[in-house]
Amino acid sequence: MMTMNGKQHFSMHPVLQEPKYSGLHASSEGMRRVCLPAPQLQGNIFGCFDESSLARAEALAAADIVSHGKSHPFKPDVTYHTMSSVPCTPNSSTVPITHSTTLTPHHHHHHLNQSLEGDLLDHISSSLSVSGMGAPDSSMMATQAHQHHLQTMGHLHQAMGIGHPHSLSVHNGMSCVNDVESDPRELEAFAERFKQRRIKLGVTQADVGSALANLKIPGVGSLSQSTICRFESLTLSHNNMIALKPVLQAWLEEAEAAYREKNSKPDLFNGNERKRKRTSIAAPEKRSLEAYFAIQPRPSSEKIAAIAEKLDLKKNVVRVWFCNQRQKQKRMKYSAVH
DNA sequence: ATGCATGAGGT
DNA sequence: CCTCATGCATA
Repeated sequence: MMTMNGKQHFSMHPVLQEPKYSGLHASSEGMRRVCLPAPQLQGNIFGCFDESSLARAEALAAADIVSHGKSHPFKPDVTYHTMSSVPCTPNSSTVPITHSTTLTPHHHHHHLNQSLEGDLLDHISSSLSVSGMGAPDSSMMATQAHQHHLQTMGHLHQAMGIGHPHSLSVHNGMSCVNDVESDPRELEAFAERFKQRRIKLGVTQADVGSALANLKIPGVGSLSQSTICRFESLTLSHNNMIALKPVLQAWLEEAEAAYREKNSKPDLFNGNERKRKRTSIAAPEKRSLEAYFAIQPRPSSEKIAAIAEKLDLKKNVVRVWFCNQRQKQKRMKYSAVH
C-alpha cells in the first residue's frame, strides 16, 4: 500500500551540496537566457498604463475567444481521471499518437466578474477594438528591465543535492567553481551523445532514471523519465543540466561497461492509489493567461485571484501556471550562443 | 514530449 | 509566495 512502488520526489536530499555557483551564476544565467521567446514587457506599476496593458491583453484574449467560438465555455477545471486505461507500455513510444480524446464536457459559465480594482479585467469585451495582435508589443516593451528580477539567482543552490560532498576541490575564497567545464555547448553535445548511446544500449529514458539509483552515488537516487527526457532535450535549467551531467555520464559509462543487464524494472504494481489528476486549462483560458503573463509575469496575489476569477479557474491553478511559465522561460535550450 | 503539480529551501 | 528540481499523467 502507499506509495512505495517507486520513488517519490525525495530521491536526493537537499542540503548537502557545495557552494558551487558563488560568483558566476550571473554569467551562467546570463548565457542561458540570452534570447528568450518571451516578450518581456515592462508592465510594472499597476495603475499607470498597466491597466491599458491588461485591457489590451484581455482584448487579445477575448478576441481570440470570440474568433474561436464565442460560446465555448469550457470547464477549465476538468481533470481527467484514468485508472485503468493506461497501456502498460511506457517509454520508447515516440509515436505521435493522434489523440482524439473527447473534450471536456463543457458546461457553461464564464461569468464576468469585474470586481478588481475597478479596471483590471473588465474591459475584455469592451476594448475589443484593439486589433493589434500582429506585433506584440515592441511598442510598449521598450526596456524590459529594472523592476524586480534579480532575486532569481540569489540563492540558487537549494534543492539539488547531487553535489558530491567531497569531490569538489574547494577552490580559494572566491568561486571558480569546478563544474564550470560545462559550457552550454559542451552540455548540448553531451546531451546528444548521451541520447544516442542510450538508445544504442536499448535503454529507455525511464530505464536510465531508475538505474541511476543503482549507481549508489551519494545523494543521487532515481529520476523519472521526464527528467531524463528533459536532460536530453536540454529543457532543464542550466544549473540542473550541469548538476545532472556527471551523474548521467557515470551511468552511461557503467551501462556501457556492463552492457548487458538493463532489465531491472520493478515498477508498477498498482492497485488503487489516488492518481494525481492533471488539470487541463482550456485554450481560451490559456491564451488569456499568456496575455497577462506578457504584461506581468509576476502578478500579485490579488491579481492572480482576479485573473482566476475571471477565467473561472482555481486561484492555485493560476498561481502554479505563472510559476511554471516563469520556469519555462528560464530553461536552457539553445541559448543563441553558438 | 510536455502540462500542471508538489515540496524543499529561501525571502 | 517565490524559485527550482522533479515527477505523474497525458497528449
